[in-house]
Amino acid sequence: MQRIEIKELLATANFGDKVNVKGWVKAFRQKRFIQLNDGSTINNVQAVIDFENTDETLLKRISTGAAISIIGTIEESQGAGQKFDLIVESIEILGDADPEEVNKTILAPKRHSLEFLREQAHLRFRTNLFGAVFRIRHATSFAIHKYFNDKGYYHIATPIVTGSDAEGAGEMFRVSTLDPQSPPLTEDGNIDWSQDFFGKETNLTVSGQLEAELAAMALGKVYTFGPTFRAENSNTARHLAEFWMVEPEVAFNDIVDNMDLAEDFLSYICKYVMDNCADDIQFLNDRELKEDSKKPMAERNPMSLIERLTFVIDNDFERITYTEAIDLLRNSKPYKKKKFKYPVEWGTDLQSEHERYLVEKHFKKPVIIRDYPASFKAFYMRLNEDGKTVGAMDILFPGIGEIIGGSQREERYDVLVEKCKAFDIPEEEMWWYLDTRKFGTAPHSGFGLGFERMVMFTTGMANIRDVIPFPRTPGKAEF
RNA sequence: GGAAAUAUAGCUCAAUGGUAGAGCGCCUCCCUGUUAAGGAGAUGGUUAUAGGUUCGAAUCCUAUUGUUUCCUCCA
Repeated sequence: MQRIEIKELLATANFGDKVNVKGWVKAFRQKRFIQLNDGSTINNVQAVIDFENTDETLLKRISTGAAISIIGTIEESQGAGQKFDLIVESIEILGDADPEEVNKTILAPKRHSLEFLREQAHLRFRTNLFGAVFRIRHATSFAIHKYFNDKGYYHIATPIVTGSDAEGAGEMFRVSTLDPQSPPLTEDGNIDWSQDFFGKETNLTVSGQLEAELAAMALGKVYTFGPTFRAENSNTARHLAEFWMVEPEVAFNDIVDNMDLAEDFLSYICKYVMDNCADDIQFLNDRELKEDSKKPMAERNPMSLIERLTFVIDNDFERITYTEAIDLLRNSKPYKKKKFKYPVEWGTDLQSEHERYLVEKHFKKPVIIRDYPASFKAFYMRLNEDGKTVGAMDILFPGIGEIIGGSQREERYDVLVEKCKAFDIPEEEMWWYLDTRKFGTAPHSGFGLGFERMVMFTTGMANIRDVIPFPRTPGKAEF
């Protein structure tokens, strides 16, 4: 008999249908009611078993966490929680779950802290919470591919092992097959990387941008969506050592086109998730409200998850320049009361306390800040006419901070060569990148979206370690 | 890399330097149209680890380890 998934069953079942359902036992009440879930939806199907005519040892094996297969008939439910029941005709235990053992895991039918769930990342998929999170993570990812595909972008695979260390986005993880105990040495006693697998020093990529630019200068509109790695020792709720990044790169786009694209893109993702994950979003929305009700007023979310997503769909982001941001901050209450720990001066980067003030206190909405001083931005960003700022833009979200960082790229060969010198980037290493500026160069722009930060927004989860199945952070690579 | 907090039963947490406790879960029994089911009972501890102070340490001190939060870095 063909198995039917619970999502389809709940949508299509008619009274009298005979079906086969397989899944994991969420709860077994009164020896009669089995709540069964198969991951296709957050919703369970309720199976009803005639316990008086069922073998006692079989009943014992229908325990929380067990995998079972049921053949039965759909009938109108006598209870209030569901429209129909699956009346069990036959039941097969596919995989037992010893209650004494289950009790030591997060499968135990009770509330668990996120920290405890994280310790059992291999099992947390089974919980309602993480089922919802990872279904939404999938939908978020799919929305990204769909958005770009529908608009004629090409997905480009950029290398994960990179031989260039000029990306400048952070500390890198070395990739090597040399014997760490006794690596080959050069005459002057340094490690001889020429004998390594690739014949040179290689690392895990921190960004696919430079390669994406090469593709954009021929295919026009491209995007990458791949893993990136940062060996930064940062222990925060919004950093991972291994994370996924989405990087569109578009020929002939200037910085304003770039901002328009980013805003339309983020709005589309939110709408897609709202339209396609209604049950999961509702569950996370209600869960957050419940959790918030235990917190003091000041720590609660000013808007619910659904309100936040709707807000991004319906409203434009605030757009200001770096210079305007500095003026705003210097006229702000916390600045005048000397509440900021870091100085606010034109020419220094904004600290998270400043960004939080602008996004969460002043504008109370997503903010795009553009035209940063060239001094603390990457070498490839296009120098503005003022000679002091570059065509960079960061998008800041409430509670998450920088979700997107992007720029118009420097397309002028001479200016870029000067920048390389100023940033101590050897030209001979960047010959392939500089070549695009020699042969038919053109204005172009792009940005990087931290995928997990986006999933934080679409799920409302507060810790980035809870939106990726197996988080990699300093000192942690379990599972 | 910096700072702080924290570590007690399977989980979440109490315990003012003086007998180690609750709720939930698991287990047993009762009930049987429940849906965070209900009722009764039972189980469960080298108080993270190693030292120290004290008549006496879960409690105070030191170190180590783990976890969390904030900062730095960014996405």
